Amino acid sequence: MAGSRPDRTRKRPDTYHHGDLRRALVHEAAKTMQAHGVERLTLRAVGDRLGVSRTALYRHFADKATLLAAVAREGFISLRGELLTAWQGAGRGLEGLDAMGIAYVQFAITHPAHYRVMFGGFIDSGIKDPEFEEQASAAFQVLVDALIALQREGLVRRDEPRQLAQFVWATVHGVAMLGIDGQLQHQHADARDLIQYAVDRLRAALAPRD
Amino acid sequence: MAGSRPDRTRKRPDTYHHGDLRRALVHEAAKTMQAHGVERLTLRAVGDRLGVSRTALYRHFADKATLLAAVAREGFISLRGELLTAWQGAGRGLEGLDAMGIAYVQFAITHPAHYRVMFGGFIDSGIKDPEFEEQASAAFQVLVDALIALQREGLVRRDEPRQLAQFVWATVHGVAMLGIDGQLQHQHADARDLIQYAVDRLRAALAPRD
DNA sequence: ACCTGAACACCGTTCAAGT
DNA sequence: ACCTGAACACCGTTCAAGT
Repeated sequence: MAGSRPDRTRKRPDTYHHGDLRRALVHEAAKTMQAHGVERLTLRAVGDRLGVSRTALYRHFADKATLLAAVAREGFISLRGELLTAWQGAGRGLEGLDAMGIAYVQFAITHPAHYRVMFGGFIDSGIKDPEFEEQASAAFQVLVDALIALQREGLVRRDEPRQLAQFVWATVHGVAMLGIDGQLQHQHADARDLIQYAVDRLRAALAPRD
Repeated sequence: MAGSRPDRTRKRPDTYHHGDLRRALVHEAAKTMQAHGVERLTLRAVGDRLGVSRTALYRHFADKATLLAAVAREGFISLRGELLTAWQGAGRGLEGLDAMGIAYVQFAITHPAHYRVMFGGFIDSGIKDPEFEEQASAAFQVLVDALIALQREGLVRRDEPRQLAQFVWATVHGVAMLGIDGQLQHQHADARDLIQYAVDRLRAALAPRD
């Protein structure tokens, strides 16, 4: 074995912890969750996978719940990005709102485990870290801003924007959750079909008072 | 303390298992869940509480997931009852639909742990028993029937009833979930306020084509 | 400061054995 | 048929000890 380089590509990377072990932990946890579900995620396996002690993560996270909160936080950052892309990619307007709804559900059914950690009550509400809360409301704010813009153009009724946004959010969140739960299968209709119909109904629900 | 009757109120009821241990297990599991959350539910504690061996329940349930499925099934039966009561109590019609939405969210925020077991993906979709599925769709059917009745009266647009019902369900389910998750608190608005607004918007969404 | 290794308390589940 | 008690494999977390 020629040690030509200070070899970084060994089987057991015992120098993974050069500062961003924290980031590596979050990434690895998200990956195994995505592959096998949240309930099958064990801290020991995460440590092993990273070639690190099983207890190493306690230098970076208070406990498992805190690690999950960090994973959820990453999820909200991704979700926010998808929403913004959809909104802008569709040229804003009512089509932009439709696109956001579809992108939202698409995100959820593409990353069901991740999505469940974000909303499944794993975080123990009330004690969830501020950085979690911050990213969650940043994602929500994208929707609020979009609705305000639509109100200015006279395309959406002028109710209190946050309440309006919560209503829309609840609808797409409901479609996403039911889809993840496999509760929409019986009629060869899935979440993708339902969100298509739902954005249509939402238009009627949000139409300005005549 | 006069033992006038064949005392059924002893500290350690060692004859709990006279045939309906299964029912007792489901009831006890639901109770501790309700009190301390799903994640704090242990089979050992349930057995102890019932004065029975920790492994006694394996005579009645394949594993913990199956017990939880039975608990969820009971939840759907209760939910169905609440929905029917609300619908009929409000004299059917659009007011009946509003009442159902409000009763739905009321059920969820009153029994958050129970509700989460019903929808939180604990049941491992695909392998969930038929009796679970049966009661879930029985509850859903109440909504479908109501919407069909409203369509007949010309009060609701004549879209495919199941799709219409799924849309309504997604909305109230979303409100319920966000409420349970504590995601609606920031603006001193809670799930009860939101569902009030939501049923209003739903009326617009469901209005017949003019 | 950061990580390790052994230990602790706890869990779901299995299984031979009792009645 | 139904239940028990001991045992197994596994988990999150703690803590003294190493560098």
